[in-house]
Amino acid sequence: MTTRPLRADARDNRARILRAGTEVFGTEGPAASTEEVARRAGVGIGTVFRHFPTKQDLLNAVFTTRLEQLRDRARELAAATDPGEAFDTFFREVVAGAPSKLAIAESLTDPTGAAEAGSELREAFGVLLERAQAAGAVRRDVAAPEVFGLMIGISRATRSALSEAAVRDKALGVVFDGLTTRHR
Amino acid sequence: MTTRPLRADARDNRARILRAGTEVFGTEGPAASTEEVARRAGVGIGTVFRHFPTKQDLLNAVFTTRLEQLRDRARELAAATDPGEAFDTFFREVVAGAPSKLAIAESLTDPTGAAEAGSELREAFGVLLERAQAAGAVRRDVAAPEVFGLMIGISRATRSALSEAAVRDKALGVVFDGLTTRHR
Amino acid sequence: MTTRPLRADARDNRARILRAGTEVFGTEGPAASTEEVARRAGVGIGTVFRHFPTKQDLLNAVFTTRLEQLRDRARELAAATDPGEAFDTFFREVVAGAPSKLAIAESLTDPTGAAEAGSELREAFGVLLERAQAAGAVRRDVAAPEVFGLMIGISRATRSALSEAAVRDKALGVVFDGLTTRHR
Amino acid sequence: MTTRPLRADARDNRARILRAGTEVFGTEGPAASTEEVARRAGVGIGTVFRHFPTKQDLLNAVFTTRLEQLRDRARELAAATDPGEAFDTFFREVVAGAPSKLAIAESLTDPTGAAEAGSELREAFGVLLERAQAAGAVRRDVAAPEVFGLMIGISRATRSALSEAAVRDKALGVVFDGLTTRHR
DNA sequence: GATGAATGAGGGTTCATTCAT
DNA sequence: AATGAATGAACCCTCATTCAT
Repeated sequence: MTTRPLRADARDNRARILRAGTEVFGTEGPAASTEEVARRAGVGIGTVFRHFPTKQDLLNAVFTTRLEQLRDRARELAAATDPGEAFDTFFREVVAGAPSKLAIAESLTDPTGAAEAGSELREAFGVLLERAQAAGAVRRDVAAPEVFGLMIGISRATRSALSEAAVRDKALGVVFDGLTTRHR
Repeated sequence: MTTRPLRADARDNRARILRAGTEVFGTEGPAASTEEVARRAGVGIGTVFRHFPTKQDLLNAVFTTRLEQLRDRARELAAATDPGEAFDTFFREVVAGAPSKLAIAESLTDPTGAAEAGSELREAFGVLLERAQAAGAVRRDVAAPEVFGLMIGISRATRSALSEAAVRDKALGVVFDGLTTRHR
Repeated sequence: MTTRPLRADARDNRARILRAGTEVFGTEGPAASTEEVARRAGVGIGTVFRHFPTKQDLLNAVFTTRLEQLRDRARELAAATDPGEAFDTFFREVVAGAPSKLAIAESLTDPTGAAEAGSELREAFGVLLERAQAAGAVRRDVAAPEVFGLMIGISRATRSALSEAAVRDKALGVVFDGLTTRHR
Repeated sequence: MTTRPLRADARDNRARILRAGTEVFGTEGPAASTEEVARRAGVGIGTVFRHFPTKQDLLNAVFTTRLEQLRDRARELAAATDPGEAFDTFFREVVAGAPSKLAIAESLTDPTGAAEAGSELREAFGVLLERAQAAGAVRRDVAAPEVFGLMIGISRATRSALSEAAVRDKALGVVFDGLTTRHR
């Protein structure tokens, strides 16, 4: 079942490259070689460059895609779930996904190319936060930037100091407690 | 006949290289070139490699040095300051120093070299934490690993999502609130 | 049912590619990409390679076409104009057209392809020269090869040292003086 | 007697690279690969780039060197020889050296980087010309640019239409006749 | 011990050429 | 026949590492 590269599916290849890029850059960081991405995607190096004329373009695409997924997930949760739970779930999911997407977490604030998707994500996150505040699940005197920053920070530590799930959960507990209204 | 003894010279060079490495890798990240470190240290590239046979060795040494400094600072604060304040001060100092220093941590692939300094730091940090808990400044049901992880995480985000001092302070406030005994 | 016969289509494409090649290689030199030629011709890259299996083949064809045009022009002038004027006109036209065309000549590594067109051009040029000599407009003790060589040389310098029209004209003047019978 | 690369002689290597560059670019044109130059110079590719950080830098250095040699030769001839003979000799030597330095001839007017050496050469050439004019060996109504242009043009044709020495000499004869005072 | 020149593997990128549709 | 996506060799350039002085 080794699918051979079929012509009509340049789109297919693009998706494969994007997927491979997500894996490779996610685990090895942006310094990983484009050739490795090509290998993992099962295409020639030329094909990668045909779809993404520059390594930076590929990185941007990978990051943008990730940001868009998160944005969509945030919107989805905002539309359908209890405000407090939605916020909590999103925060935890981002952190949980970080280990395999470290480099991506790094880019969550990188303005390079991913600007639009980034601000859309922040906006969607802001909505999630406000709803949680309105519902009394999060105290009112915190704003999105610092909460977002905490989410990113914990995500980043996910590879080192917070690599163990149990420890990570306790750290999250501390932050959530700090975000709770009942506090003080 | 005022030629200095060679030994001293070499020790001097080692220190200069380490200092230069801290600056260069701290600000430009681990991808910075070893040549740049040599330049900044005012020595030849050969000298750098004589002292640190591998770039990774240099990176480890730089990181280890940083860990040792932090360990020393933790011990110093534990010896001389009010428990709550000591903990708070240390936590904030680490985060504050991160933008120009901790990028280095990101590069530690083989932590072996830094292992000892790392555990000594964690130990000293543990003391700081326990003292703060004993003094009632930090709630008792948290352990060192998660608190240390939060400190690292926030430090890591210091370059991106938490690059603004005001935002960073608010994020710290949330965490400290979460760490407070009075909570819940 | 107004679909044109395929043959005509193909012939058309061949001509368009040749035209595009003349433009592109003429102005950008032989290092220009084949893809650029395809773009300018409004066809796919595959079509270019179907007509000219190799970039070198395309280059040869473009160059050959140019030689044939010059050959035709030489014959035309020989048939209809005053011998001295015909020679003079041809020489000047070749030089004048060089900046946008003759860069192509520089790329002919394998002249085989253009050999026939080349010798026909030289022959027609020889006729032009002999007629001018018979009419007393050019001295008798020069032969076609050196005169042809001068024409090529001046054409070649047309991109650099003789890029200004005024300077070029003066240089031509010197050569024409040198070719004049009255000389010495 | 294969001289091994000795340390003190980075200068030696530089010279070797320059020599190799002159050969390679002279015969194959500026599109030749830097790797080929390294091979011909007997050094690693890194060494070439250490001495000339960019291929363009190497090209400039090669061209500049050639221009300087010609400038020096022009000055030497202007200082020591009969004006008419000096002019004639220089002109012929440039043309004679062209076949192995074609690409270099191309740069005789290329402003890229070689600007200063180029204008010095033109100046020295101007002196040669003026002296020849003052001595009555060259007519007074021609200026340096067109004469220089003719020299370049003939040099350029040296690879193709004027590749045979005998033909080349005849072409030179025509030009010199055209440059002669006694004319007209 | 220090120096910095030399090395060459590796990385990003281009482009002639092939081939499935 | 035409198309254009895919391919990979080749190119320029960087940088960790070695080694002659």
